[in-house]
Amino acid sequence: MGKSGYEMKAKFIRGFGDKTRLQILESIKYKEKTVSQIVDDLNGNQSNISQHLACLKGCGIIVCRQEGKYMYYSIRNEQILNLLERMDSVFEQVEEEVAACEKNDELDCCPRT
Amino acid sequence: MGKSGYEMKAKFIRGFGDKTRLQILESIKYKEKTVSQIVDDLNGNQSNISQHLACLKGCGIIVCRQEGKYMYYSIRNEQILNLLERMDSVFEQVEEEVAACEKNDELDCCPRT
DNA sequence: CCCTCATTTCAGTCCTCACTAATATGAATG
DNA sequence: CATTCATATTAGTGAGGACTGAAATGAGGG
Repeated sequence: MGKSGYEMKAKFIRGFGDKTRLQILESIKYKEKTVSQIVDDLNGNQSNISQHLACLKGCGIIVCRQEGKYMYYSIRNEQILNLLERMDSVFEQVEEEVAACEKNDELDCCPRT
Repeated sequence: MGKSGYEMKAKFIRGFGDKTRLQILESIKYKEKTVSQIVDDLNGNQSNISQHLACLKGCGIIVCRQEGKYMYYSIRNEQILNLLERMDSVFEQVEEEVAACEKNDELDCCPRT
């Protein structure tokens, strides 16, 4: 893979790597919403969320459609949705594993010294 | 999901969101390697790569095992590997889609004005 | 047309993070 | 135990990105 390929892929993945953007994605996961609806959902700053939406759109993660003065945002497609869900489940599993592992009296899974 | 939950998940995802770390993962994808081997593979800086390895480990994405003076790193488990591959394929598909879409004489998929 | 509402854009600040160079730890070996 | 090799850690720097408030754009309704 070309050097710039990794950079682009990293940028794409980083689209998911922010708590506000994850919340936005959660909010529009199963149905499109307007910016104001999302702002309400997250109880966030409108400008901030608009910028994150632009970021998600730039990464190809979401799409939008205008209807009158409203802009509706939604997850780009099934595959992105699946990826999101996969990220969720893998994260949860790893989280548990790591937690369980660290419980062993700081005898980490991996030699520390 | 708790507020901090999103933050942790975002951190986990960000583990994948860097070109050097993606290269490292590619390098150890199918077999464990020592730090020096990875450094050679990527033609990179030892300190830099060591730090990225620590990051990946901290995110629960990779694990390591010591053998004498060597430290072997590998992908944590099958699920992480699958997630990685899924990220790859979704990214490629989105990339194509976006490229094709932008070809339409700047008539973007989504109203711009 | 003017006004209001929805959304985007801009400018500025702060903080995180990737990178480098230098130093430290730690294991093996003579 | 002194040296060498593999790796980790630390400190410092610079760039990017998240956030805020204010201003700009754009669509509809009176």
